[in-house]
Amino acid sequence: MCGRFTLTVDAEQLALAFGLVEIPNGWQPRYNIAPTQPVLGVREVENRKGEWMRWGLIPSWAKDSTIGNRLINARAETLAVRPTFRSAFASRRCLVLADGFYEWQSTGGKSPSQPFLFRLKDGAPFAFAGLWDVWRASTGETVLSCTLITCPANPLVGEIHERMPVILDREECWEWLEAHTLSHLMNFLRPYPPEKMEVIPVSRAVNDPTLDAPICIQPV
DNA sequence: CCAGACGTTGTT
DNA sequence: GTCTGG
DNA sequence: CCAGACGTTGTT
DNA sequence: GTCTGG
Repeated sequence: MCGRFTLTVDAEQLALAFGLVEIPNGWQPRYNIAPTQPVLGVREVENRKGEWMRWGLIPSWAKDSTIGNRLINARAETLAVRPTFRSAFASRRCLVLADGFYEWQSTGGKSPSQPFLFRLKDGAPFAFAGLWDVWRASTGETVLSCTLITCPANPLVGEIHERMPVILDREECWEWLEAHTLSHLMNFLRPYPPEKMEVIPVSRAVNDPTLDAPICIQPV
């Protein structure tokens, strides 16, 4: 799955890499992005505008927002049939920008889990395939939120964990937003080529979801 | 029909 | 053990 | 994902 | 909103 990730590049690099015309206010490099926090998403090919989204999908029908704390991932295999994701898959897809993600290797329950950082070998930023929705609170406040799609792990990630997030590289990511047929969309939902990725065991500092600092990506 | 759920992960 | 919050 | 909380009452 | 279970 994917329960933590990074976006460490600076705003100019990011805008250049994806051809973004706008990066929202408050952007800063992130070393430990955790569920419920704001992530940088893009919803439309036409304007290529980065937007803040809360990580953890809150469907429009939700009575309260706490369901979003659990819907941080959506399984690629069942997206098209689950009532919670079906309409978002058809019409509310997004990119979530990143340049790395963490997976934990279970240590059998005793000591804290060992985290591993996965990145592209060239260090380039990439996009996760995501879904978004807008939820309206009884107060009238609206929340734009998103979830990350997961698929079976490739052999590299599989050493650590059974599943991984769907990664779209910069060349293909816009097609994810534009595609219309189900079969075309499903083509994107496969494990990323392991030969383009690297894995680095990192400090357990990243285990603390409130710690967001370069030590999180420090090799050990 | 209405009422109630709607999700993933890991672990056992 | 299980749920919530980040 | 991991870390940390997990409860009620009355009183200030 | 949409699906499932009774």
